[in-house]
Amino acid sequence: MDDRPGVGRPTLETVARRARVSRQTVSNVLNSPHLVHPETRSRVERAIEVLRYRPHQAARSLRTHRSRLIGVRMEAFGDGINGSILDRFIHALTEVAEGHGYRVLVYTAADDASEIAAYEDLLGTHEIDAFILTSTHRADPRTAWLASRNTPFVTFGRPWDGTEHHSWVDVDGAAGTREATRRLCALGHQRIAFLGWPEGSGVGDDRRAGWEDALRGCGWDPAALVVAGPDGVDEGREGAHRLLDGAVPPTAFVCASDSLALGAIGALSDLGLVPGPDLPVIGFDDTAVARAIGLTSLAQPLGQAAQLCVNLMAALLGTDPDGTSTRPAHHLLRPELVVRATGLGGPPTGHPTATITSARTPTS
Amino acid sequence: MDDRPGVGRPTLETVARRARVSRQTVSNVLNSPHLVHPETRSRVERAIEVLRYRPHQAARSLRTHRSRLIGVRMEAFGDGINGSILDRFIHALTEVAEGHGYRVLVYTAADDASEIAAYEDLLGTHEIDAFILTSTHRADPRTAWLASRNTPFVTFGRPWDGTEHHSWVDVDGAAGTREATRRLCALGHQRIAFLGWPEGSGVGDDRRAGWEDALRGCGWDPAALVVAGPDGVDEGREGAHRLLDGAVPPTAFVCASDSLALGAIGALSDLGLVPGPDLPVIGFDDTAVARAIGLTSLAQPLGQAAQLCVNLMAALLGTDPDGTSTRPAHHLLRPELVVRATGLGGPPTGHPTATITSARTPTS
DNA sequence: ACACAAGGTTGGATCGTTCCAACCTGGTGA
DNA sequence: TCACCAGGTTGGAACGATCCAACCTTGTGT
Repeated sequence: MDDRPGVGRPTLETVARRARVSRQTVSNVLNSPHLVHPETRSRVERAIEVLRYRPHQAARSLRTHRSRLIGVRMEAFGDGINGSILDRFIHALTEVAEGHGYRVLVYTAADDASEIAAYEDLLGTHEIDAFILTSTHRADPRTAWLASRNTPFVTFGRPWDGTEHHSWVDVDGAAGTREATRRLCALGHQRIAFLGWPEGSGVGDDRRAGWEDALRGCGWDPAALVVAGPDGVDEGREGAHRLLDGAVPPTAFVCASDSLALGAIGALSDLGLVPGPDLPVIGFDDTAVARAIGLTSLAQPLGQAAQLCVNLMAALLGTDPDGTSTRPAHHLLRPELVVRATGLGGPPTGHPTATITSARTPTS
Repeated sequence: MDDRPGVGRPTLETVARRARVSRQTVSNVLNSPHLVHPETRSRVERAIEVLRYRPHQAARSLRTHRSRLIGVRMEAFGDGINGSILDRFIHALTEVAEGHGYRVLVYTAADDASEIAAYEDLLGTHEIDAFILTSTHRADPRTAWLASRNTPFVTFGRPWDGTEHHSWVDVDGAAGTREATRRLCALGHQRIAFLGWPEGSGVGDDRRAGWEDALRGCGWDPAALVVAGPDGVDEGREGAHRLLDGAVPPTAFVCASDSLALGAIGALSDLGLVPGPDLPVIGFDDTAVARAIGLTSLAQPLGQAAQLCVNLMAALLGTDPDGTSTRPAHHLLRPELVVRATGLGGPPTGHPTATITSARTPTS
């Protein structure tokens, strides 16, 4: 007699009484609708509606060991320029995951070891269903750990060690720099430099490879046109200076990041030069900074990447009714070249932003 | 006989058997250690250690209706310049929350109504313990909804309607613009313009008020020195042009955002002018773009804000053992002025970044 | 007329924890 | 000697869902 509406939260039992069926039937309506007679089903559905019933996830988890939660690490942003793209990825991921009935739980970790400790904790206490890993790198211990525990996961970033075997989504950095470099070649550039990172980082090597490949393809020699250093504006500036002071000063710059590209622009400015169609500078990641200063850059399709990550994850979790292959799968996406004031001489951008163009037209 | 170590996950029962006590005693060790005899306690703790036991949160939630989860909305970033600061806030929040034993669950919502729908879902299914709200604004329906459900929450952003009564943390925008404006006055500037947003937005009005206040304090008339429009680089550029073309062209710009400031820099460039000690431009939020182009800006103390938000939340949830006041409390933090190339002529920044300085030294 | 199968539906047991009332054990005061 | 108390510990019940085996129909074939 105390199941008056509004008293306490509705449970399966409440709904069942109202629809004059048993608990289990209500549960079936939610989880295996095909088992329930259509007429019964609609009666139950109406009761659910009226009572604004929502299944209690904790009770579900307790029984099924599924939480409908996926874990993603929030990374510390270095200079704030490049870090932001992971935030954009997480945003997209959250949105896509919600469409699949999953919620995103974020956590922080200082390094791989503490990230693994976080896995252990999250799996133990919250029974996270799956993890989406970002920033994969060589000798990454995380994937092996997760695999050894049979925890489903998808990486945004390919496995750089080659031996691994799991689902992943990545952006084809080489394809991006290759396209940019080819287009520069087509415009007549020969001394196209590459500002990159020290050898050994998967992402950096990949982006450099595309440039080198294209350059050779055009018949030019990449030697003496590459400089490598840690990521950062100052590092980019310094690297660009080394190239510009060298024997074969470049006429174009392809960079592994927007930070480095920004540094290159600074170096050119130091020499009284301004990037543009005749002296292109191309960055990578299409960050807010690139948009702000009119830097041509290669944009990662983050929304699409998030979508695919969730799809692969759903496949691993067997959410998709038709038992689609549980075998690991992967996708390699092409970045998109966003042409702005600093290069590849597309049509005038209409709103050449701020400072870049300013130095060219000092008066009026 | 089937409690061999390593078989299945350890539960309270497993630990209890190993420590030769009852389930409940183990539970007490975890939740009310003072009830347990020290000797017993250490025996139990050792068993927990050895078995790597972790309490199962779903089972806990089921019984206690607490999830140790807090909800935060991930907002869509407009032009990617200003949006990123909320991501930084969420990052800090996640880190601080972890220190208090809470995890952060993120979600997306297109508007207030769908955010409220998200609350309803998250409370119903995951029993989120509390929400941290960002971007409070006038006539914000979210706080009333949460209050009516007795759901604990803290807002990052003060209640702009005055009538509300809850815990919040905010940054004193007026104090920031006031300080910047005063310093400009002290340097001899009289025509200090303000580039802001349309009246009615709490944050925008606040930031404008600080400028106006300081300007009057210095004996100058703010009339004809203010321009308002939507946020954005183009809008800032246009607004600055209107001011520069007017009867009293400003000699300094204080802006409500880095986007607007960037626009102002663009407008100056259009006229062959370059911001700097003699023609300062000051932004707000100290975004990555500001750092990248050397824009002086007012930085919000996001880490501190996150810390205080979590503290207030913990107080509401009664986590702190000493039952500190459950009454709503609030904190108003001062932003910090970060001086760079575009203004307030501090000592040379050492690394004047890229383009801004470039136009001043076209050769060598 | 009866065994049998398939579609729908049901109630009991269970997941791992905390709440609760009861229990045991010494020590204290009448 | 016994009632009483407080500190420490215990086992049963409950939280809200799903798993599982059994149940009741109804229709079909023999």
